[in-house]
Amino acid sequence: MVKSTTLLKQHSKMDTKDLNKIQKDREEKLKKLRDAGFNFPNDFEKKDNLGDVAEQFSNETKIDLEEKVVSVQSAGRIIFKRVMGKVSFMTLEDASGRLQAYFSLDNLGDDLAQIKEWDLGDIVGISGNLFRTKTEELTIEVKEAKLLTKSLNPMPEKHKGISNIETIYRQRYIDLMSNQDSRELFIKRNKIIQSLRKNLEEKGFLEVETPMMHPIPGGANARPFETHHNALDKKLYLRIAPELYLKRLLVGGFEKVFEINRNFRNEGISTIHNPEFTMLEFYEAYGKLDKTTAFIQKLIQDSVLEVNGTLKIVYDGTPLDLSNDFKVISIKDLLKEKLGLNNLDTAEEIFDAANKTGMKVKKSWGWGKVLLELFETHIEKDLWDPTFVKDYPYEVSPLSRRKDNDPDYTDRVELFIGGREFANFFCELNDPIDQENRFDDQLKQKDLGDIEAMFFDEDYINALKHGMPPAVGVGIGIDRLIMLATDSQSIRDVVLFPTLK
RNA sequence: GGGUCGCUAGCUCAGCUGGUAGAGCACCGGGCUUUUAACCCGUUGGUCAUAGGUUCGAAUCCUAUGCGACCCA
Repeated sequence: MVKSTTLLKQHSKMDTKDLNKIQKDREEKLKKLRDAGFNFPNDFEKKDNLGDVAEQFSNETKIDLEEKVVSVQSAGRIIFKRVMGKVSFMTLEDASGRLQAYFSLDNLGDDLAQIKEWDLGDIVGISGNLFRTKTEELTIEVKEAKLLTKSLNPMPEKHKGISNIETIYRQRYIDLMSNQDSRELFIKRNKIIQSLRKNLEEKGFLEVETPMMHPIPGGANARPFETHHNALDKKLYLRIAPELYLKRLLVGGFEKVFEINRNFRNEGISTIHNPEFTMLEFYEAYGKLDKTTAFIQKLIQDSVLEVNGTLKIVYDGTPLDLSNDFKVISIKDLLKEKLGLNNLDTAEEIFDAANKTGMKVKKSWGWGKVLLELFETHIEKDLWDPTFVKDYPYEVSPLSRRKDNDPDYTDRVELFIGGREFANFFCELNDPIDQENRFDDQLKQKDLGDIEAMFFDEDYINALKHGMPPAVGVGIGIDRLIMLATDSQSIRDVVLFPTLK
């Protein structure tokens, strides 16, 4: 367990009384090294990557290497040591992989004594020629070696690495240096984001960055974090969504924009909620819902393919097939089917359904909110196979355009996979008068105690009054997509430094 | 907010119904010129998360607190 008090002491001051024996020994060692001139040198030139060398010469035989004389100059962290009397082997690791190094009295003379004092965790620079050992392992026969960084803290267990979940999250550097799986996961995370970006750019979307600090938080129903600008003496909010700014860009004349960035929501922490999380939002003027649906399917499929090589994956022990076209069904049809109802059209019928299921209905809820609650209670967690759920009530979709043939509902769709929401998208409301009314409704909800209700954003209305083209807008939660693609059960596993208590 | 489980050496973990706190790795000393979970010999390392309580005696039982994990609302 991490003792936070101990950590604080270590961080604030090197009080040797608080260090364990290993740490004391290493500090002692460092003192002696300093006396001998060691100063954390930064003049070593790393020419080769360990893993790249291992890869490049993986097929070269012992004889090949003897004939060629391949010289290598590289650096990395010592992760295994096998020290003998007049010869030593160490396994070094860098970002690209691992390579064994061989140190001998014959090659290094008096220096060998110092080299044998190196510790697991030290970062060292080496140069020499490649060869294969008796057991055929590719190895550098070191001719020159130099300690670059002295490690003062002990490494975790050599092979099991670190498994204390709290240390993994709080001190991710320990997790990363000792658990290869963890490093690979974050490389996969990057690959997924690259895949999304590539798909968007190929379609002509422009990547933009909009404010993270908002005078008026908007674009979602969520509680914001508050902060304060000293010089302006002004309250600011960390954004809960970039939506209203991205749509201002559509007003400005950009027709296809996207942003991949953090949102901040002041809510509880769980396996699927981190207070700051990464969201992709993109907006396409003149976009059509059905085409967007197909594009989202491609974005998800390409992401999963990128790191798994297949669309038939397993999530949390259960098979999940993403290779077919995702199902599309309306929220009302899902509920009628699940609750065994023939009609779910009037407000009365919806309230009746809620009463029958024993749902606690709050006074302030309209039929739309009740319908959504019914969906979240009875349907959402069972939507294992990818499913686009369409036609959300306008009451719970204050930024969506109403359906032409049914103005109580909107052209809004959410994608569910594995019982979780993955995407939320809709035809954007570009009628400034209707938007004003929706904001007014949100203010009424706020007055009734809905702490997640939206603020009225006058400048956004002003922007809409200049004319926003018809458009489709999409939000995709990146962390959850990465969880899906990497079979991670907690969002904390896919965020480098998750928020902890 | 409620419930369940966990917290033992730097790391990974044993420690059963209460009876002197253990192993492997790491560390320290010694040996070893092709090892590779290197090996062999010998050491060192603990406020058993914290604070109370029960008891002749508590890592173990009880209570509270802290931190974490999971489930539920």
